[in-house]
Amino acid sequence: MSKRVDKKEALLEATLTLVNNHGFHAAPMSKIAKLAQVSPATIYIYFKNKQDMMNAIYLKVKREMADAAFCGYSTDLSVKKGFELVWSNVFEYKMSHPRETKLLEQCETSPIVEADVLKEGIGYLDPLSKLMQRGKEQHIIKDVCDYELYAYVFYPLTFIVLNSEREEIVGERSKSETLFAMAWDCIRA
Amino acid sequence: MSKRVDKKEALLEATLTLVNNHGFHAAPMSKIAKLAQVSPATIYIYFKNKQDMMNAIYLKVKREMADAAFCGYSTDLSVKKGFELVWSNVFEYKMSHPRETKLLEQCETSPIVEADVLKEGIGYLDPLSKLMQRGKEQHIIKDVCDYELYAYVFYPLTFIVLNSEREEIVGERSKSETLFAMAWDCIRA
Amino acid sequence: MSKRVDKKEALLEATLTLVNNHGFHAAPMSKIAKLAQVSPATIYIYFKNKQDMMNAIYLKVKREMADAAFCGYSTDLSVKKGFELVWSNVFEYKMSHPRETKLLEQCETSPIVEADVLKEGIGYLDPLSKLMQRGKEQHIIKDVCDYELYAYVFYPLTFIVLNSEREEIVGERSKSETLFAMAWDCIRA
Amino acid sequence: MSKRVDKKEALLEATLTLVNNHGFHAAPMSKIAKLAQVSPATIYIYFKNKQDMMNAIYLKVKREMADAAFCGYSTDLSVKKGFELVWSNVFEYKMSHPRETKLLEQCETSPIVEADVLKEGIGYLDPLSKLMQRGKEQHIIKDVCDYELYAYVFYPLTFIVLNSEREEIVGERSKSETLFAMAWDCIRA
DNA sequence: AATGAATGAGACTTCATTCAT
DNA sequence: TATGAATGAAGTCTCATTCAT
Repeated sequence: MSKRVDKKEALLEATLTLVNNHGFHAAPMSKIAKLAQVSPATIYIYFKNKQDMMNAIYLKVKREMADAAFCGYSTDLSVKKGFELVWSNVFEYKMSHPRETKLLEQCETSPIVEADVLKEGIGYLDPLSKLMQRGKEQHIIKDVCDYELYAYVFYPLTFIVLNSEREEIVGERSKSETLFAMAWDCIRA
Repeated sequence: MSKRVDKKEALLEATLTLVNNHGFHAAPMSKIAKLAQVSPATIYIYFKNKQDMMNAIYLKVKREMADAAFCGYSTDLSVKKGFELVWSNVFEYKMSHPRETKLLEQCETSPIVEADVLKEGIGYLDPLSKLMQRGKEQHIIKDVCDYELYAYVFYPLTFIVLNSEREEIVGERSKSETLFAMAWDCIRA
Repeated sequence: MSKRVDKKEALLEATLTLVNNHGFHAAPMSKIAKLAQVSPATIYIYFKNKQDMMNAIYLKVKREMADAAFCGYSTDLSVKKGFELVWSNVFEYKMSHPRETKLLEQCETSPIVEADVLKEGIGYLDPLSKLMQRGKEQHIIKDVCDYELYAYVFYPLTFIVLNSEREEIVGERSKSETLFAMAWDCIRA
Repeated sequence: MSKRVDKKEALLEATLTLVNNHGFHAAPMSKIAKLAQVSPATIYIYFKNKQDMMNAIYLKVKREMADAAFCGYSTDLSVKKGFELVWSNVFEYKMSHPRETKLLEQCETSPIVEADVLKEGIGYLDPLSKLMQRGKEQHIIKDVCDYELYAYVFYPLTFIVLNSEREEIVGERSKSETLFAMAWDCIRA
């Protein structure tokens, strides 16, 4: 019983590592199995096939990220405070989980996971949608559609995290507060 | 010689289509060849191997995008006008070239092309670096490092283009001016 | 002990079903176990391996068929009456047991069970051999070797049963009496 | 061009041999390739997959058998002469082609080839259907449906050929004339 | 330059079987 | 006896690449 969890966990962990190191192509089942220290056949006890496994890992990571994002969040917070909290949470999460960040980005960029799974994952961010809605109704933030707001507030984080890992980058990374200020300047009404 | 161009072009075109439809990991040489109406063997006359071909395609598309970006640009323009021009050019290009946009994004997200090739591609945006530099010196834009500025000004475009293609999106896309205004609000000092 | 019989029975039943639906080569141990509602490991308590199980199943079915064939049979019967009885019994059995019929045919056609097991199974029809012998000695039936007689008298039944299951067959199946008359016409001296 | 025929032929030949020696299961693509002296990958140049290959080999053999069966046949022949000719042809063919005979039997017994392919193969025997029809109309043979006639006239041949190969058989095989006489006695009106 | 045919290596997946409980 | 979990070996098929023409 506990074993079940262990192996599944090990497999997801191994996949995360491999996909990050060399991309989704170049993460064959055999290597995943080896890294997780199980037989290739064992994978198929826990997952129907590779697609199913990728779906599972995407949802797991997305859920983890969403949970982190809304940690301490309440609808009682003002719109700005709400944004600030969620944004900071996401920033923290992404900075401390570059592998997860990269995986999510890859999954959302190329057709690794299935469309409805992607949709389900996006659903995890529902409180954020509601927050945006509230902000628009109260005329605190600009009245542009959700994914445009997301594009300017959260999507840049991905780029920043992904690039701050590279060595050749010139210039020092700004403080979290500065980066949020930019995001907020962008969307406030 | 003109033939040579034709086939290379056809191969690029085919790759672009396939990578977009089902991702890099579903774009085997055989399919690329078939779609380009050449023999698989012919590819190896023009490219050393698949890696080499992907490198070439990435650079070609990146160059095309960069050329579009700086169309009409001159260092005589004010910082804001400069940003506005380049931003609009990029916006136009990405909107009208979703396949190219997606390919670039995939290449920059997962290790499809080699690191130094990626660097070379980024070099094509050198005038933009210089523009940012000028903006920072003149205290017109915020003094944050280049890739953070890029993250907030240009990277959101990718997200917007990629998502505006999806059907299930709720809400109407904002006008180009609005979107640029957001970007500018974000980085101006 | 009664449990033991139950599981063996269930396994036999499951195998019969699977082999019939999609052929021997699509009846893996895992599916057999699932259909019989036992663990794959349990199979190996009752049988040494798959080969052993197939041997056992073949013999069991063959025995069942032979028992049915000689139900009511006695050496006191005249040759013709004897043939008629056995033939009718076989006809009844095969018509009412298409799965068993198909399994036997498959086992005897392709090397699913081992040669000596096959031989043992054929031995179950020994009373029939003796009947043929008697018929030949009394010059009631033709003096051709046993398996040729079998080929004309009983083997056609298999074909008829197997094909009468198909939908696209044109024409109505003849009555049992007609079919036996044909068989008898064929072998009588 | 001639190569193409050679390899395809070699593959069909190899499959025939392997399926006969150890059954359809136990004829993996790797062994087939090895016996045909080609790479496993080469198989997929000529056939879509294993199923497709089995379909092809079945139809090829069936066609060959049918061609042999109707060699010298004409609708001008009397019903009995017609039957005699076709029967003898089939007898000759099956006796001299035990591998082909066994393969056809296996294909028609277990779901190795697809239903419509099976149907197509049976269609090759169309002249025989017509001959049966003629025989029934002229009241020369019994008025039973086609597949029952086939079961008594031709199907026994398969059994005889398959068993005459076995060593342990007791008794000498009858002459062709005797065997046909049995078949004819069986179906004549 | 151009190709259709060919291929070894390796991808995903399933199999018969065994292990720990 | 009975099992769910686990597995090495082997299955089918695809891939990037090369060969002969």
